[in-house]
Amino acid sequence: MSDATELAPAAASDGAVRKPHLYLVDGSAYIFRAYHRLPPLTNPQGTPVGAVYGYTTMLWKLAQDLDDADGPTHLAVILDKASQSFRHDLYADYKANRPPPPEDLVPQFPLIREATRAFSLPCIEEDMLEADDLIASYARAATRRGWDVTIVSSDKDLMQLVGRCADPDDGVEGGCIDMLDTMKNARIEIAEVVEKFGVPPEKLGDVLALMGDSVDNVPGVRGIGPKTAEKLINEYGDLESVLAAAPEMKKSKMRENLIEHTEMARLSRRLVQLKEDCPLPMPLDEFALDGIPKEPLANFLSTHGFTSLLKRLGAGSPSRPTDLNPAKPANAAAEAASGTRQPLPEWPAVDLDAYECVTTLDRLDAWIARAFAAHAVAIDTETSSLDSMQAELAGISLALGPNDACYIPLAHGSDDMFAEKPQQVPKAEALARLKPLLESDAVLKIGQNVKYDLTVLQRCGIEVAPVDDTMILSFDLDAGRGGGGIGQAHGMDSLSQTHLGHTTLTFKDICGTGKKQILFSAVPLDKATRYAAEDADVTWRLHRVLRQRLADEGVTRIYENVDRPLIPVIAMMERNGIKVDREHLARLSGEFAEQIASLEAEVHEMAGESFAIGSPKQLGDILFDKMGLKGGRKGKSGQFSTDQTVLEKLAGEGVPMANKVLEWRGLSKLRSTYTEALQQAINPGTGRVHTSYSLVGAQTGRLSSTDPNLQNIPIRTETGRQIREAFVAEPGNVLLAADYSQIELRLAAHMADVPPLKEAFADGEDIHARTAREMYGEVTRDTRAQAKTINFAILYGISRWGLAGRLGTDAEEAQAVIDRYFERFPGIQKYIVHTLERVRETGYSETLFGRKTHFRNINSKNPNERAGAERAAINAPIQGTSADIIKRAMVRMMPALHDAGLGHARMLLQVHDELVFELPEGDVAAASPVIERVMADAALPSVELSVPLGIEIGTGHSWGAAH
DNA sequence: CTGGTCACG
DNA sequence: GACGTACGTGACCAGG
Repeated sequence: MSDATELAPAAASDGAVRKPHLYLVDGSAYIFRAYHRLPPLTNPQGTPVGAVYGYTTMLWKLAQDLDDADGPTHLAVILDKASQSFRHDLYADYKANRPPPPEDLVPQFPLIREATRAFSLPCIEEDMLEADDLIASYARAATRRGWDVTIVSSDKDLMQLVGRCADPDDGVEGGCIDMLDTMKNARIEIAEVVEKFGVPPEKLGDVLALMGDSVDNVPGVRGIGPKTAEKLINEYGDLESVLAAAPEMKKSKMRENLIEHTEMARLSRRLVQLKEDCPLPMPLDEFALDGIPKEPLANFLSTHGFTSLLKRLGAGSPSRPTDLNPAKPANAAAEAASGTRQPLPEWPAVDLDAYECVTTLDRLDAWIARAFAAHAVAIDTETSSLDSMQAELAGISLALGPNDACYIPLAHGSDDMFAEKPQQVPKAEALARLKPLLESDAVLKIGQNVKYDLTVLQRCGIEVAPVDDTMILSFDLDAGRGGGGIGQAHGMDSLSQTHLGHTTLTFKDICGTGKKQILFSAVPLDKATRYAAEDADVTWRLHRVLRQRLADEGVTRIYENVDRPLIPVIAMMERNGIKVDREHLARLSGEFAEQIASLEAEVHEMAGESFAIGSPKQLGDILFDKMGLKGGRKGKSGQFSTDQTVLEKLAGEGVPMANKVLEWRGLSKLRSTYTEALQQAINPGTGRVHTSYSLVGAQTGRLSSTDPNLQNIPIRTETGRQIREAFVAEPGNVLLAADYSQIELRLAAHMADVPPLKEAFADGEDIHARTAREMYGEVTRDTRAQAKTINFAILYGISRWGLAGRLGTDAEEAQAVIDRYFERFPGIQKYIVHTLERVRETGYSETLFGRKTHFRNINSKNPNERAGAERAAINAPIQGTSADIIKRAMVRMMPALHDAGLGHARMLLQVHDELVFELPEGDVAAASPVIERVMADAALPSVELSVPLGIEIGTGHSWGAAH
């Protein structure tokens, strides 16, 4: 058994022999369901494997249950083999109107057997017998022996068997039969059958005979459906009694039908009767489970590109959850599609005339039906604003393939009451029809920055899921590689250019810019269609290109486990927003304005003239030319620098004006950026401030926040802190702020393996004091401050000049400090050297969770560029790992709070190492430990850190008070 | 549209 | 040997 996993044999861990429990898997029925519920996937050879993937994860799940008390001791898969069975002899039209299986399902049938063999499980199929009959016969045989049986299926015919025990005549205590629906993870027992059909399992056959079954073409009695059948059987006892009583019933259509179709009912009864005495092709005992050998399974998983299952297999027992989101159907797309290595198909060039403008409900329905069939659709919403919390929907575009795209205008022409409104599908009706598509688990929705569309559509009552995002795919693959490295690197226009060689229409081309800019809803439909449908088309193509690279480049882990599940979480936080006290801000603004005015007057008087203090140019001229002060430094623009350090130096030399200017600057900054701008940012609809987070804003994987930026609200000075008081909770609620304490230093201690630092964190010591003790032998105010500076210097990629500047010494002395640090903590130096080697070699750095950041200048000939890239490369794994950890915490947070019965808590903000919540005052005590646990354990189970993650929690009516 | 400055982690 | 004198962001203002 050296080759086998520890999957349990038929003995419980305490050594007692368990009562045998046979699982019979209805394989054929399963793949049909899997096919319709999962997105279309292909393996590396280009064979469709979506249903096979679903089937494989189902077997995997069953294997995980081996140790459970009611898990399998014996297991077999039963398949339909023959197209003919004895039922066709009874009724020639049996299953006659069943359509042929979909084209891309056919090649998957043989793979089901392959998958079953890969798990080393027996697979049973017989000519002239349907899977149902084999299952019934095996179930019967097993219960006779006193075994319990679970039928893995949700087929209603099989529900006739539920609960049935062996004949007491056999002299054995019979076993029981239940069913398991693995997709819904639901057990079906007698109560569930009664709930569904209104009769116990032994009468189900009679009900099924009356109602018939359109799928199998069992005729039943015309006009009788499940409800009538249930009523009749419950009233008369069984089918024959119903038929016998028919002539006595009061005159009705039903009575006539019963009389006319009596024979059809009897025939149907025989068709739905399960054959329980089939010869058993393989004896029951051979179904015994004896561990699942790894090797054939691994071969199978790798052949078909099921990489995450493969990894879990490699990690040991498949019965242990290894990470977030284990095997969700939505992630199957990632799984198999990413394993695809086939060359991209030759696509036709983008053809703007190929797109359809959808203006009728019939055409809309046709597109929706095709999207369901395709299991994946690129979507794009057109609106009136970049602010997704205020945007009004103008239309939606869909794409199903290259040049196979449409635009559905919904509100064009509505802004101009004099213009003639073009014909459009009524908005409410169109949204009602799109809703099932956009919310269907079985259809992947692809977007470029799909978080935006999520919010716009959520405000229309549609919860879009599951989603994939080409912008985030691009970021996870190529962070740091992008052209100029500016924000647009992962924008659609540049992605289209790089990956498709296609120049897209820009929004400016369509709507103009500046004062002449018009709303998208004012654009004529033909023009709007070309632009909007092109976006969806390009998004669809980009998805193909980027998805394909994911597994090859080892980026699946960070995308699937961290960034992708974060999309709906961030969308929710943005929608939540945070309440801001406008009066508080207005009052501060007024106070600041007065002080600014008086400072301005003083400065002008000192200068002897009136000038713009906010102009560095004018200020520089006044200070250094007119007043002739020394210490002026000129930058490359030839201008005097007037930044804080310069002014502080002047102030120290006794220039009173410098202090006044500094004060003026501080207050102006606070007033313009915060007290004034924040009032403007309050959403009139919600009365709250809704920032917008970018998941691709920072090369390291951090989030960034804009419109407004809520990640740089003042806290360091007392005046600034007053602004935080304006962020408040609703009445009866409080804000709760939870911070990771020193997370980057902790990560550095772990990643560079520095025992004394790890020890200090484990013991809850003051980390800077410990550093001082290690370096200087004693802890004084001075040495601690120096240690703190150098600790941060390490995180930022150290240079002797930089450190010298901070310590106020020269470079030589700074170098000595660095040397001392490396001597005491050799792990740090090794980490830096090793990290740089790797980055020079590969071009990118990696976080503990596999996030890559590329450094184009790491081998640059320009020493400044190179040194800059090196510092960034040392910092990125640490800053990035910290970002990964808090993102993982965010993904898990709401489910954890919900499970703890804290559904009223809302997550509002993220500030890199801090999460801000709003919750009822009474929930604080219960929520705090949940939040702390989720944050502290966020690295697990992917990464086991050798330092604890410390969390600090504060609460208060305002954000300021919560710190 | 760019550079300088300064708010945050 | 000297340097743009630390990493990552975003907003505002002045000036061209």
